Amino acid sequence: MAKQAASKGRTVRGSRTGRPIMALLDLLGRRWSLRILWELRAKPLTSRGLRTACDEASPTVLQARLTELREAGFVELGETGGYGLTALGRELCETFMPLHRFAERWKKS
Amino acid sequence: MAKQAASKGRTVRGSRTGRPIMALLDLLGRRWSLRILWELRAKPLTSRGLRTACDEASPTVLQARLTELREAGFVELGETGGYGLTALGRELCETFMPLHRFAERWKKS
DNA sequence: CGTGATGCTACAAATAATGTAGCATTCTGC
DNA sequence: GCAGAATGCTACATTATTTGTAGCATCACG
Repeated sequence: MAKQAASKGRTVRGSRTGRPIMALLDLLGRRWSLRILWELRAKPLTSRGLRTACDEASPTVLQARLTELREAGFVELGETGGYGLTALGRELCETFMPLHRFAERWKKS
Repeated sequence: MAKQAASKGRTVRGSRTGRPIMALLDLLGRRWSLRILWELRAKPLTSRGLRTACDEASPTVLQARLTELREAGFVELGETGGYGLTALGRELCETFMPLHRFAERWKKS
């Protein structure tokens, strides 16, 4: 695809439009992205803990997503071991926290 | 993968946990799902209009996502032609509408 | 009828994800 | 210090998903 992000990783689809919402939607629309943020919402998790929380998703994707999310500034690898949300990440997480309530209502149909 | 949804399409990863939020996160975490909902937020679009709006995404995925989103009850194909959000879909869309504002803040970093 | 738009499908090629195994590097407790 | 366990992370073959392009059948309009 030969696309390079401004910094380094791979580009986020839609980012070329210059509309940040597109970049964000694409980043979050990748497999496990939302799930990872969700699982980290309460407390940091080690890479292995996260893997367990994510239904044993393969470490390959998890690592890839983690890298992307770190580059985006939503996740960080703390000194004390384990991945955690940054302030920005926590903000993002709260943004779609209402999804939980929605999901509950949704299943009843 | 040999997974079948209760009704027909393919299962949503995480749905086996019985936690609806997982099913929702997986569904929305598929490529173009979030984008489709986003593009339909204002008004219904024809399949081709949607394709244009989605940066010429391939009709194959678009069609697949559209089917999934329809089965989930978020999107419907109106009589008058064109795909639109259902009441539920509109609700969902508003749920992550704050993402827009967040994205704007996000890019400034 | 012809033109154009619609929803949708086929299918090969390209990409991404899965599942296992395993590496190098810290942390432990002894 | 050092065996043992846990950490972050990578390799790689298999499988699944996405892309890109072409094209079908149907319907509305003129």
